[in-house]
Amino acid sequence: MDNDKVVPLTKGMKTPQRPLTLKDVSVASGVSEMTVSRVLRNRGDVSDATREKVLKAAKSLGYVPNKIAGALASNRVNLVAVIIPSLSNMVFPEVLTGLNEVLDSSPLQSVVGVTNYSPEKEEQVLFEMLSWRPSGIILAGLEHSDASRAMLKASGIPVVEIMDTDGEPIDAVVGISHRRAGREMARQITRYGYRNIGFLGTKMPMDHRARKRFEGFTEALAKEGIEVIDQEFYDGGSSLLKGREMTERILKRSPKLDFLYYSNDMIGAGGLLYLLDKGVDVPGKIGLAGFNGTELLDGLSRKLATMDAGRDEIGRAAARIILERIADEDMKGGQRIELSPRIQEGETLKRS
Amino acid sequence: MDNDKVVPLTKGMKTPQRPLTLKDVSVASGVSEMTVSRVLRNRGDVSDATREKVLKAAKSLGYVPNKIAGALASNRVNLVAVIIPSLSNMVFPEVLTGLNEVLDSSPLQSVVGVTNYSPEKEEQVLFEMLSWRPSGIILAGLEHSDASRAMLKASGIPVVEIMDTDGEPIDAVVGISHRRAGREMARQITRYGYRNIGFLGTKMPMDHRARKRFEGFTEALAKEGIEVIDQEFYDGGSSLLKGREMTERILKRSPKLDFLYYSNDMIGAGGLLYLLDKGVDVPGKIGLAGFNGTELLDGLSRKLATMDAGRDEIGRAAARIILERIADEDMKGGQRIELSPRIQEGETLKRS
DNA sequence: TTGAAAGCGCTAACAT
DNA sequence: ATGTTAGCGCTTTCAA
Repeated sequence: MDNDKVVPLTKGMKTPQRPLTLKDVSVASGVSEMTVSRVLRNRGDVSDATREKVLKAAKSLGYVPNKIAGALASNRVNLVAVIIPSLSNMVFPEVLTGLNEVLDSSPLQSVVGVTNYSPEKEEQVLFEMLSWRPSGIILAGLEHSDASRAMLKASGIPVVEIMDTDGEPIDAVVGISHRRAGREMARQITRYGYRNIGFLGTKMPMDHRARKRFEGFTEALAKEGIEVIDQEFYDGGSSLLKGREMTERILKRSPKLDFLYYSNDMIGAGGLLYLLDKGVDVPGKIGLAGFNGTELLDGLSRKLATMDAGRDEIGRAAARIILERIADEDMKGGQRIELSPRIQEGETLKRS
Repeated sequence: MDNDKVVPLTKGMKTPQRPLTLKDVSVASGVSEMTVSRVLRNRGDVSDATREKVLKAAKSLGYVPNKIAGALASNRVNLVAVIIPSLSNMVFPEVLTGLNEVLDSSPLQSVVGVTNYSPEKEEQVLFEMLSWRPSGIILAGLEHSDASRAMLKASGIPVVEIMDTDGEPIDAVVGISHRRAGREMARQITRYGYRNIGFLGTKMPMDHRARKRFEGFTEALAKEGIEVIDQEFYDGGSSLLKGREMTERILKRSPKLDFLYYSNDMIGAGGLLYLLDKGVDVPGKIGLAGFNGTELLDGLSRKLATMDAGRDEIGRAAARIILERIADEDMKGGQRIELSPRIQEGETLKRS
């Protein structure tokens, strides 16, 4: 028996250490590299016979194209960079879901970077992402470091700032006015006769949107001659438990409060649960409102008043802008989509 | 006045349409491209004088390196592909957060793809991601199409399957045994004397982990001679509201149920809120348990029994495996980390 | 410590 | 319908 003709089993299952190239497919199919490339990209005219030969060879070899080389040669990168502050706040995954929904029916693919609300981190992440030469960039907020703004302007690609419209966008912008959201909630609250109003929000100075809501809120109250009489802040991520604890503290300190405005639904829901557990009459004794329009609220015993921030629509609209701009090379930029924050009154606002 | 010497303001602020290259920096600094490259990557010996000249030029031009070209030339890509079924289920953002936490102190950057629980979509996303030649890949679950498994094996990069350990991993695996999680919960439930047990879960046939928990659960019950007497299923994402509605339906149908096992905390919490609103004695009249160990539960009036799935630790461990494998080129693969699901009894399990 | 040359794997542009 | 050539912007390798 001819032992040296026996192929060892381990080699039979060989994992190619060098990834396959177009050339491998070219050799296997007996067709030029260029034609293989055409078949694999569905470009140009290729005869059916050739196409099938190539596809068969590519499939049987398990060829996976190298997009790095392709992108370098064609100067086209089907990536959209998305920069968000956090994944823990469900708002951002929801935006991403809307965004992916639209991109899914396009050749584009999103790549996500997270900043943890740090402008320095944002700058790093942005630099890193731009170095992959994406076709567009979507980022949360209008506040960026000077260096970040410079990079964005110099990038020459569509830039869409999302979530917030209060400020000067670099290029396109999709979001709501958080100042207006705060103002409208304040007006509704005063309209219902509340006068002793408390605010509960994050300590985070870099959460500009929460800050703007608060500013709009106090500004509108001031017009009615009303001041926020107490405030309570929390660190880190929001949770029902923090909402409970903050609510307990602020009410212990300022028992005469008749309304609590929370900077998001999660802590608002915590406060609501706390008050219901205590047997407090909501909204008879004290009214409540949150922010975001989270689905979570639909399942509570009493529906918390809130304001819809239109998260998934923001994601979808941003994606659409990028797609349009890429489709029409010389379309002008600067699109502006301001969604209207809508109050969802729920059952914690209107006293019957 | 010499009008044709006036530089239009709009041109003064010119946005370079051709992105800058190493050569631009080389010309601006009077140093060879090669040396510029060395400075920007901190490789090799460069005199301080040269270094400063280069950095100054790069900064003032606003040069952003082209990683596509760099990756092609060096055959190194600092990307880790991560493939998850969904962003709507907070479990996955939590895993990503743990993962990014570890990758943050490394040169690696995660890139996320979402499959919507579809094996075909997973295959597409995987192909797309592999074509960027990432340094490693992390994906949820052990169930993949044959083509996906073939691509993963042929990729020659570290592959870490996460969340689940019940099955044959392709390479490394980090997760919990969902069968065991189901079994342990079943044992605890029977230990506390419950006998008329209902199950509430997703319709989704592709949620293998929920399926395995249910299998482990019924298997352990069977050993005690107990059968699940009723089941209720939901479509789409989980929510408190769906939990409420399902709970109402199953109890209307099977009033003698004395325990409800939910396939996740969100619907479990909905059920709990429903029962508390109805004034039902929990767990005196009926016991409840969910799954995941979500932080959400800490803020409910009564803490729901659950089981910790160790989401962020799974993300961190997966990232560490990738980092080790990349650091030590010829380290063997096949790492296996099975975390222990731990019951959190809460206040809806043990009858006092 | 610096530079010059070659080439990574693919595609644009131009033949044929 | 198919092939040939050049080159994308960088890094590797080798030379000075």
